[in-house]
Amino acid sequence: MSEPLRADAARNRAAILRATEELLTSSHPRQISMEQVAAAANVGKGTVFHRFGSRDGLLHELMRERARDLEIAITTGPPPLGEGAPPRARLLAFLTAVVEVVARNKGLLAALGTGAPGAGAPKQEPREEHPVYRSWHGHISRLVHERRPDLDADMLAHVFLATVHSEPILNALERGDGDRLDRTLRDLVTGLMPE
Amino acid sequence: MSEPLRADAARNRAAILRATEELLTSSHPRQISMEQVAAAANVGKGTVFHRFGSRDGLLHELMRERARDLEIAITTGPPPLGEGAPPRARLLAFLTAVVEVVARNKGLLAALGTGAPGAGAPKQEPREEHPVYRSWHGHISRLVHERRPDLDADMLAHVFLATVHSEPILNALERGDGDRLDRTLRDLVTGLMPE
DNA sequence: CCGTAAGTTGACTATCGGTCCACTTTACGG
DNA sequence: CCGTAAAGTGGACCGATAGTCAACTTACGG
Repeated sequence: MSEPLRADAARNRAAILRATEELLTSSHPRQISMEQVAAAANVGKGTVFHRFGSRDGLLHELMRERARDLEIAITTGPPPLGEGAPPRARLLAFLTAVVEVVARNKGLLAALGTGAPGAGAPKQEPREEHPVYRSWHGHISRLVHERRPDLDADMLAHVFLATVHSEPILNALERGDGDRLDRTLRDLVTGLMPE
Repeated sequence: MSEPLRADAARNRAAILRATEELLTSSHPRQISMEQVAAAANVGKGTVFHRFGSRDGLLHELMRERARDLEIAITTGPPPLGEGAPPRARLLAFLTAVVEVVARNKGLLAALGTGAPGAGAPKQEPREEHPVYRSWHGHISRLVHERRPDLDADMLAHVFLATVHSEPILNALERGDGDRLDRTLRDLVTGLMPE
Protein backbone atom coordinates (compact mmCIF):
# COMPACT_ATOMS: atom_id res chain seq x y z
CA MET A 1 0.00 0.00 0.00
CA SER A 2 2.81 2.38 0.82
CA GLU A 3 6.53 2.21 0.25
CA PRO A 4 8.47 1.61 3.46
CA LEU A 5 10.05 4.75 4.84
CA ARG A 6 13.73 5.25 5.22
CA ALA A 7 14.94 4.72 8.79
CA ASP A 8 15.39 8.41 9.60
CA ALA A 9 12.09 9.28 7.99
CA ALA A 10 10.24 6.70 10.04
CA ARG A 11 11.87 7.97 13.20
CA ASN A 12 10.89 11.55 12.42
CA ARG A 13 7.37 10.57 11.48
CA ALA A 14 6.91 8.90 14.83
CA ALA A 15 8.52 11.81 16.65
CA ILE A 16 6.19 14.28 14.97
CA LEU A 17 3.08 12.27 15.78
CA ARG A 18 4.18 11.83 19.35
CA ALA A 19 4.97 15.51 19.72
CA THR A 20 1.58 16.42 18.33
CA GLU A 21 -0.17 14.15 20.78
CA GLU A 22 1.85 15.69 23.55
CA LEU A 23 0.86 19.22 22.56
CA LEU A 24 -2.71 18.13 22.09
CA THR A 25 -3.04 17.12 25.71
CA SER A 26 -2.58 20.71 26.79
CA SER A 27 -4.12 22.79 24.02
CA HIS A 28 -6.96 22.93 21.58
CA PRO A 29 -5.80 21.89 18.09
CA ARG A 30 -6.50 25.34 16.67
CA GLN A 31 -3.82 26.90 18.82
CA ILE A 32 -1.08 24.51 17.90
CA SER A 33 1.10 25.83 15.12
CA MET A 34 3.07 23.64 12.79
CA GLU A 35 6.19 25.40 13.95
CA GLN A 36 5.47 24.35 17.51
CA VAL A 37 4.98 20.79 16.41
CA ALA A 38 8.22 20.81 14.45
CA ALA A 39 10.12 22.29 17.38
CA ALA A 40 8.65 19.83 19.85
CA ALA A 41 9.62 16.95 17.56
CA ASN A 42 13.11 18.36 17.00
CA VAL A 43 12.76 18.52 13.24
CA GLY A 44 12.50 21.34 10.74
CA LYS A 45 9.13 22.64 9.71
CA GLY A 46 9.77 21.49 6.17
CA THR A 47 10.00 17.92 7.39
CA VAL A 48 6.55 18.05 8.88
CA PHE A 49 5.07 19.27 5.63
CA HIS A 50 7.12 16.87 3.56
CA ARG A 51 5.68 13.97 5.49
CA PHE A 52 2.11 15.03 6.13
CA GLY A 53 1.44 17.49 3.37
CA SER A 54 -0.50 19.94 5.46
CA ARG A 55 -1.82 20.69 8.86
CA ASP A 56 -4.97 18.75 8.08
CA GLY A 57 -2.90 15.85 6.84
CA LEU A 58 -1.13 15.65 10.18
CA LEU A 59 -4.30 15.76 12.25
CA HIS A 60 -5.87 13.33 9.84
CA GLU A 61 -3.09 10.84 10.28
CA LEU A 62 -3.15 11.18 14.03
CA MET A 63 -6.86 10.52 14.09
CA ARG A 64 -6.35 7.46 11.95
CA GLU A 65 -3.93 6.15 14.52
CA ARG A 66 -6.27 6.86 17.41
CA ALA A 67 -9.12 5.11 15.68
CA ARG A 68 -7.17 2.01 14.75
CA ASP A 69 -7.92 0.05 17.90
CA LEU A 70 -11.62 0.64 17.62
CA GLU A 71 -11.54 -0.32 13.96
CA ILE A 72 -9.93 -3.61 14.83
CA ALA A 73 -12.34 -4.22 17.67
CA ILE A 74 -15.39 -3.92 15.46
CA THR A 75 -14.07 -5.96 12.57
CA THR A 76 -12.28 -8.81 14.28
CA GLY A 77 -12.90 -8.41 18.00
CA PRO A 78 -15.41 -10.20 20.25
CA PRO A 79 -19.03 -9.12 20.77
CA PRO A 80 -20.65 -6.83 21.58
CA LEU A 81 -18.30 -4.59 19.60
CA GLY A 82 -17.43 -7.26 17.08
CA GLU A 83 -19.77 -9.49 15.13
CA GLY A 84 -22.02 -11.82 17.02
CA ALA A 85 -24.19 -9.56 19.14
CA PRO A 86 -27.56 -8.21 17.97
CA PRO A 87 -27.46 -4.88 16.12
CA ARG A 88 -28.83 -2.85 18.99
CA ALA A 89 -26.21 -4.10 21.43
CA ARG A 90 -23.48 -3.59 18.87
CA LEU A 91 -24.62 -0.06 18.16
CA LEU A 92 -24.76 0.83 21.83
CA ALA A 93 -21.33 -0.63 22.43
CA PHE A 94 -19.95 1.19 19.42
CA LEU A 95 -21.39 4.55 20.39
CA THR A 96 -19.96 4.16 23.87
CA ALA A 97 -16.59 3.36 22.38
CA VAL A 98 -16.71 6.32 20.03
CA VAL A 99 -17.60 8.66 22.85
CA GLU A 100 -14.70 7.29 24.78
CA VAL A 101 -12.25 7.76 21.92
CA VAL A 102 -13.46 11.26 21.25
CA ALA A 103 -13.41 12.20 24.91
CA ARG A 104 -9.78 11.19 25.07
CA ASN A 105 -9.01 13.23 21.99
CA LYS A 106 -10.76 16.47 22.72
CA GLY A 107 -11.32 18.53 19.66
CA LEU A 108 -9.30 16.41 17.30
CA LEU A 109 -12.29 15.16 15.38
CA ALA A 110 -13.94 18.54 15.47
CA ALA A 111 -10.84 20.16 14.04
CA LEU A 112 -10.77 17.59 11.30
CA GLY A 113 -14.33 18.19 10.31
CA THR A 114 -13.62 21.79 9.53
CA GLY A 115 -11.32 22.22 6.59
CA ALA A 116 -11.45 24.65 3.74
CA PRO A 117 -10.70 23.54 0.20
CA GLY A 118 -7.31 24.39 -1.23
CA ALA A 119 -6.25 27.36 -3.30
CA GLY A 120 -8.15 30.38 -4.54
CA ALA A 121 -9.49 28.53 -7.56
CA PRO A 122 -13.26 28.06 -7.57
CA LYS A 123 -12.97 24.55 -6.22
CA GLN A 124 -16.34 24.24 -4.66
CA GLU A 125 -16.54 20.53 -3.99
CA PRO A 126 -17.89 19.59 -0.56
CA ARG A 127 -14.49 18.23 0.42
CA GLU A 128 -13.81 14.57 0.76
CA GLU A 129 -14.95 12.88 3.95
CA HIS A 130 -12.39 11.79 6.48
CA PRO A 131 -11.70 8.02 6.26
CA VAL A 132 -12.34 7.53 9.95
CA TYR A 133 -15.61 9.37 9.67
CA ARG A 134 -16.56 7.27 6.67
CA SER A 135 -15.78 4.09 8.49
CA TRP A 136 -17.74 5.05 11.57
CA HIS A 137 -20.63 6.28 9.51
CA GLY A 138 -20.75 3.08 7.51
CA HIS A 139 -20.72 0.95 10.63
CA ILE A 140 -23.55 2.81 12.36
CA SER A 141 -25.51 2.99 9.17
CA ARG A 142 -25.24 -0.75 8.59
CA LEU A 143 -26.29 -1.62 12.14
CA VAL A 144 -29.29 0.66 12.04
CA HIS A 145 -30.38 -0.63 8.69
CA GLU A 146 -30.14 -4.21 9.87
CA ARG A 147 -32.64 -3.64 12.65
CA ARG A 148 -34.79 -0.88 11.13
CA PRO A 149 -34.64 -1.00 7.34
CA ASP A 150 -37.54 1.43 7.23
CA LEU A 151 -35.44 4.28 8.62
CA ASP A 152 -33.05 6.57 6.78
CA ALA A 153 -29.99 4.85 8.23
CA ASP A 154 -27.59 7.03 6.31
CA MET A 155 -28.92 10.29 7.69
CA LEU A 156 -29.38 8.82 11.13
CA ALA A 157 -25.74 7.82 11.24
CA HIS A 158 -24.75 11.36 10.34
CA VAL A 159 -26.90 12.66 13.16
CA PHE A 160 -25.31 10.34 15.68
CA LEU A 161 -21.85 11.30 14.56
CA ALA A 162 -22.69 14.99 14.56
CA THR A 163 -22.67 14.63 18.29
CA VAL A 164 -18.93 14.27 18.43
CA HIS A 165 -18.44 17.24 16.11
CA SER A 166 -20.20 19.63 18.39
CA GLU A 167 -18.14 22.03 20.42
CA PRO A 168 -20.60 22.38 23.30
CA ILE A 169 -20.66 18.63 23.64
CA LEU A 170 -16.88 18.43 23.41
CA ASN A 171 -16.76 20.90 26.26
CA ALA A 172 -19.15 18.75 28.23
CA LEU A 173 -16.93 15.75 27.63
CA GLU A 174 -13.95 17.69 28.87
CA ARG A 175 -15.87 18.33 32.06
CA GLY A 176 -16.25 14.60 32.48
CA ASP A 177 -19.83 14.34 31.30
CA GLY A 178 -19.04 11.39 29.07
CA ASP A 179 -21.47 9.16 30.88
CA ARG A 180 -24.27 11.69 30.53
CA LEU A 181 -23.76 11.75 26.79
CA ASP A 182 -23.56 8.01 26.78
CA ARG A 183 -26.85 7.65 28.59
CA THR A 184 -28.51 10.14 26.30
CA LEU A 185 -27.38 8.33 23.18
CA ARG A 186 -28.59 5.13 24.78
CA ASP A 187 -32.01 6.66 25.27
CA LEU A 188 -32.12 7.76 21.66
CA VAL A 189 -31.15 4.35 20.35
CA THR A 190 -33.60 2.64 22.64
CA GLY A 191 -36.37 4.86 21.34
CA LEU A 192 -35.55 3.78 17.83
CA MET A 193 -34.59 0.16 18.37
CA PRO A 194 -36.70 -1.17 21.24
CA GLU A 195 -36.30 -4.57 22.95
CA MET B 1 -30.18 48.68 24.76
CA SER B 2 -27.89 50.35 22.28
CA GLU B 3 -27.30 53.94 21.30
CA PRO B 4 -28.63 54.76 17.86
CA LEU B 5 -25.94 54.85 15.20
CA ARG B 6 -24.97 57.85 13.22
CA ALA B 7 -26.47 57.92 9.74
CA ASP B 8 -23.26 56.99 7.93
CA ALA B 9 -22.48 54.30 10.45
CA ALA B 10 -25.89 52.75 10.07
CA ARG B 11 -25.53 52.81 6.30
CA ASN B 12 -22.14 51.13 6.45
CA ARG B 13 -23.28 48.60 9.00
CA ALA B 14 -26.07 47.55 6.71
CA ALA B 15 -23.77 47.53 3.69
CA ILE B 16 -21.30 45.26 5.49
CA LEU B 17 -23.96 42.82 6.59
CA ARG B 18 -25.45 42.74 3.12
CA ALA B 19 -22.04 42.24 1.51
CA THR B 20 -21.31 39.41 3.90
CA GLU B 21 -24.56 37.70 3.07
CA GLU B 22 -23.79 38.14 -0.59
CA LEU B 23 -20.35 36.55 -0.25
CA LEU B 24 -21.81 33.84 1.93
CA THR B 25 -24.08 32.64 -0.85
CA SER B 26 -21.09 31.68 -2.95
CA SER B 27 -18.45 30.57 -0.47
CA HIS B 28 -17.92 28.80 2.76
CA PRO B 29 -17.46 31.26 5.65
CA ARG B 30 -13.90 30.11 6.25
CA GLN B 31 -12.77 31.34 2.88
CA ILE B 32 -14.17 34.80 3.22
CA SER B 33 -11.59 37.27 4.44
CA MET B 34 -12.44 40.44 6.25
CA GLU B 35 -10.68 42.32 3.51
CA GLN B 36 -13.04 40.84 0.94
CA VAL B 37 -16.02 41.81 3.03
CA ALA B 38 -14.74 45.35 3.39
CA ALA B 39 -14.08 45.65 -0.32
CA ALA B 40 -17.48 44.22 -1.23
CA ALA B 41 -19.16 46.69 1.10
CA ASN B 42 -17.08 49.59 -0.19
CA VAL B 43 -15.66 50.45 3.19
CA GLY B 44 -12.24 50.22 4.77
CA LYS B 45 -11.24 47.19 6.72
CA GLY B 46 -10.99 49.33 9.83
CA THR B 47 -14.66 50.19 9.60
CA VAL B 48 -15.65 46.57 9.66
CA PHE B 49 -13.63 45.97 12.78
CA HIS B 50 -14.78 49.19 14.39
CA ARG B 51 -18.39 48.08 14.05
CA PHE B 52 -18.18 44.36 14.67
CA GLY B 53 -15.04 43.96 16.71
CA SER B 54 -13.85 40.82 15.04
CA ARG B 55 -14.55 38.26 12.42
CA ASP B 56 -16.60 36.27 14.89
CA GLY B 57 -18.49 39.38 15.89
CA LEU B 58 -19.57 39.91 12.31
CA LEU B 59 -20.71 36.34 11.77
CA HIS B 60 -22.31 36.41 15.18
CA GLU B 61 -24.33 39.50 14.37
CA LEU B 62 -25.39 38.10 11.03
CA MET B 63 -26.58 34.93 12.69
CA ARG B 64 -28.51 36.96 15.23
CA GLU B 65 -30.30 38.70 12.41
CA ARG B 66 -31.08 35.46 10.65
CA ALA B 67 -32.48 33.95 13.82
CA ARG B 68 -34.63 36.88 14.80
CA ASP B 69 -37.77 35.77 12.97
CA LEU B 70 -37.66 32.34 14.51
CA GLU B 71 -37.10 33.83 17.95
CA ILE B 72 -40.21 35.95 17.57
CA ALA B 73 -42.23 33.04 16.26
CA ILE B 74 -41.53 30.87 19.29
CA THR B 75 -42.08 33.58 21.88
CA THR B 76 -45.08 35.46 20.57
CA GLY B 77 -46.25 33.61 17.47
CA PRO B 78 -49.13 31.15 17.05
CA PRO B 79 -48.88 27.39 17.67
CA PRO B 80 -47.37 25.01 16.91
CA LEU B 81 -44.19 27.14 17.05
CA GLY B 82 -45.53 29.47 19.70
CA GLU B 83 -47.16 28.56 22.98
CA GLY B 84 -50.36 26.59 22.94
CA ALA B 85 -49.44 23.33 21.24
CA PRO B 86 -48.27 20.25 23.17
CA PRO B 87 -44.50 19.95 23.71
CA ARG B 88 -43.99 17.27 21.12
CA ALA B 89 -45.66 19.26 18.36
CA ARG B 90 -43.80 22.39 19.37
CA LEU B 91 -40.49 20.57 19.37
CA LEU B 92 -41.11 19.07 15.96
CA ALA B 93 -42.14 22.41 14.53
CA PHE B 94 -39.11 24.07 16.08
CA LEU B 95 -36.65 21.53 14.77
CA THR B 96 -38.12 21.85 11.30
CA ALA B 97 -37.77 25.61 11.52
CA VAL B 98 -34.19 25.38 12.73
CA VAL B 99 -33.27 23.05 9.90
CA GLU B 100 -34.81 25.49 7.50
CA VAL B 101 -32.91 28.45 8.90
CA VAL B 102 -29.66 26.56 8.91
CA ALA B 103 -30.21 25.20 5.42
CA ARG B 104 -30.59 28.73 4.15
CA ASN B 105 -27.41 29.77 5.92
CA LYS B 106 -24.99 27.03 5.05
CA GLY B 107 -22.12 26.81 7.42
CA LEU B 108 -22.80 30.01 9.28
CA LEU B 109 -23.63 28.29 12.52
CA ALA B 110 -20.85 25.80 12.07
CA ALA B 111 -18.35 28.59 11.59
CA LEU B 112 -19.62 30.28 14.72
CA GLY B 113 -19.22 27.20 16.82
CA THR B 114 -15.53 27.05 16.13
CA GLY B 115 -13.58 29.80 17.76
CA ALA B 116 -10.32 29.74 19.60
CA PRO B 117 -9.75 31.79 22.72
CA GLY B 118 -7.88 35.02 22.38
CA ALA B 119 -4.22 35.75 22.91
CA GLY B 120 -1.34 33.49 23.80
CA ALA B 121 -2.11 33.68 27.50
CA PRO B 122 -3.17 30.39 29.08
CA LYS B 123 -6.83 31.36 28.85
CA GLN B 124 -8.33 27.93 28.73
CA GLU B 125 -11.99 28.72 29.32
CA PRO B 126 -14.41 26.80 27.11
CA ARG B 127 -15.48 30.00 25.36
CA GLU B 128 -18.85 31.58 25.85
CA GLU B 129 -21.77 30.03 24.02
CA HIS B 130 -23.36 31.91 21.16
CA PRO B 131 -26.60 33.67 22.23
CA VAL B 132 -28.54 32.10 19.41
CA TYR B 133 -27.27 28.69 20.39
CA ARG B 134 -28.17 29.34 23.99
CA SER B 135 -31.65 30.39 23.06
CA TRP B 136 -32.24 27.38 20.85
CA HIS B 137 -30.78 25.05 23.41
CA GLY B 138 -32.94 26.45 26.17
CA HIS B 139 -36.06 26.12 24.09
CA ILE B 140 -35.47 22.50 23.13
CA SER B 141 -34.38 21.64 26.61
CA ARG B 142 -37.52 23.11 28.13
CA LEU B 143 -39.83 21.32 25.72
CA VAL B 144 -38.17 17.97 26.29
CA HIS B 145 -38.23 18.38 30.03
CA GLU B 146 -41.91 19.25 29.98
CA ARG B 147 -42.82 15.96 28.37
CA ARG B 148 -40.06 13.69 29.69
CA PRO B 149 -38.71 15.02 32.97
CA ASP B 150 -36.90 11.72 33.44
CA LEU B 151 -34.51 12.41 30.55
CA ASP B 152 -31.35 14.50 30.51
CA ALA B 153 -33.01 17.30 28.60
CA ASP B 154 -29.92 19.47 28.66
CA MET B 155 -27.68 16.92 26.99
CA LEU B 156 -30.41 15.86 24.62
CA ALA B 157 -30.81 19.43 23.42
CA HIS B 158 -27.08 19.60 22.74
CA VAL B 159 -27.32 16.42 20.72
CA PHE B 160 -30.17 17.75 18.63
CA LEU B 161 -28.34 20.98 17.97
CA ALA B 162 -25.11 19.17 17.17
CA THR B 163 -26.88 18.15 14.02
CA VAL B 164 -26.67 21.61 12.58
CA HIS B 165 -23.01 21.89 13.50
CA SER B 166 -22.00 18.94 11.45
CA GLU B 167 -20.27 19.50 8.17
CA PRO B 168 -21.46 16.30 6.49
CA ILE B 169 -25.01 17.22 7.36
CA LEU B 170 -24.50 20.76 6.17
CA ASN B 171 -23.35 19.30 2.88
CA ALA B 172 -26.43 17.15 2.73
CA LEU B 173 -28.58 20.19 3.33
CA GLU B 174 -26.87 21.96 0.50
CA ARG B 175 -27.83 19.09 -1.73
CA GLY B 176 -31.44 19.67 -0.82
CA ASP B 177 -31.75 16.85 1.68
CA GLY B 178 -33.44 19.08 4.23
CA ASP B 179 -36.55 16.94 4.28
CA ARG B 180 -34.52 13.79 4.89
CA LEU B 181 -32.96 15.38 7.93
CA ASP B 182 -36.33 16.62 9.00
CA ARG B 183 -37.85 13.17 8.79
CA THR B 184 -34.95 11.66 10.68
CA LEU B 185 -35.21 14.15 13.52
CA ARG B 186 -38.93 13.48 13.57
CA ASP B 187 -38.23 9.77 13.99
CA LEU B 188 -35.86 10.46 16.85
CA VAL B 189 -38.31 12.71 18.65
CA THR B 190 -41.13 10.26 18.12
CA GLY B 191 -39.03 7.50 19.64
CA LEU B 192 -38.53 9.64 22.72
CA MET B 193 -41.86 11.35 22.99
CA PRO B 194 -44.49 8.94 21.71
CA GLU B 195 -48.24 9.70 21.21
C1' DC C 1 32.55 2.41 -1.47
C1' DC C 2 29.67 5.15 -4.41
C1' DG C 3 25.62 6.99 -6.90
C1' DT C 4 21.39 8.48 -6.17
C1' DA C 5 16.85 8.81 -4.58
C1' DA C 6 14.84 10.07 -0.48
C1' DG C 7 14.85 13.06 3.22
C1' DT C 8 15.90 17.44 5.73
C1' DT C 9 15.97 22.24 6.60
C1' DG C 10 14.97 27.06 7.72
C1' DA C 11 14.73 31.23 5.25
C1' DC C 12 11.15 33.08 2.46
C1' DT C 13 6.45 34.18 0.70
C1' DA C 14 1.66 35.08 0.90
C1' DT C 15 -2.31 35.81 3.46
C1' DC C 16 -5.03 37.31 6.98
C1' DG C 17 -6.95 38.90 11.42
C1' DG C 18 -6.58 42.68 14.01
C1' DT C 19 -4.54 47.52 15.49
C1' DC C 20 -3.71 52.37 15.13
C1' DC C 21 -4.21 56.96 14.36
C1' DA C 22 -4.57 60.88 11.32
C1' DC C 23 -8.33 62.46 8.90
C1' DT C 24 -13.46 63.24 7.74
C1' DT C 25 -18.27 63.50 8.72
C1' DT C 26 -22.17 64.18 11.47
C1' DA C 27 -25.07 66.04 14.98
C1' DC C 28 -26.36 69.68 17.57
C1' DG C 29 -26.49 73.71 20.83
C1' DG C 30 -26.24 78.49 20.55
C1' DC D 1 -25.90 79.13 9.98
C1' DC D 2 -21.59 77.76 12.25
C1' DG D 3 -18.12 75.80 15.41
C1' DT D 4 -16.87 72.03 17.71
C1' DA D 5 -16.60 67.61 19.84
C1' DA D 6 -17.86 63.06 19.42
C1' DA D 7 -18.40 59.45 16.23
C1' DG D 8 -16.96 57.27 12.39
C1' DT D 9 -13.58 56.08 8.55
C1' DG D 10 -9.81 53.85 6.08
C1' DG D 11 -5.67 51.98 4.83
C1' DA D 12 -0.82 51.43 6.15
C1' DC D 13 1.05 48.51 9.30
C1' DC D 14 2.00 44.46 12.51
C1' DG D 15 2.50 39.69 14.04
C1' DA D 16 1.33 35.11 13.32
C1' DT D 17 1.27 31.24 10.66
C1' DA D 18 0.40 27.77 6.74
C1' DG D 19 2.86 26.36 3.16
C1' DT D 20 7.06 26.51 -0.57
C1' DC D 21 11.65 25.84 -2.23
C1' DA D 22 16.29 25.08 -3.53
C1' DA D 23 20.48 23.82 -1.47
C1' DC D 24 22.31 20.42 1.41
C1' DT D 25 22.65 15.73 3.93
C1' DT D 26 21.90 10.82 4.54
C1' DA D 27 20.50 6.05 3.98
C1' DC D 28 21.20 2.05 1.47
C1' DG D 29 21.25 -1.35 -2.64
C1' DG D 30 24.55 -3.04 -5.69
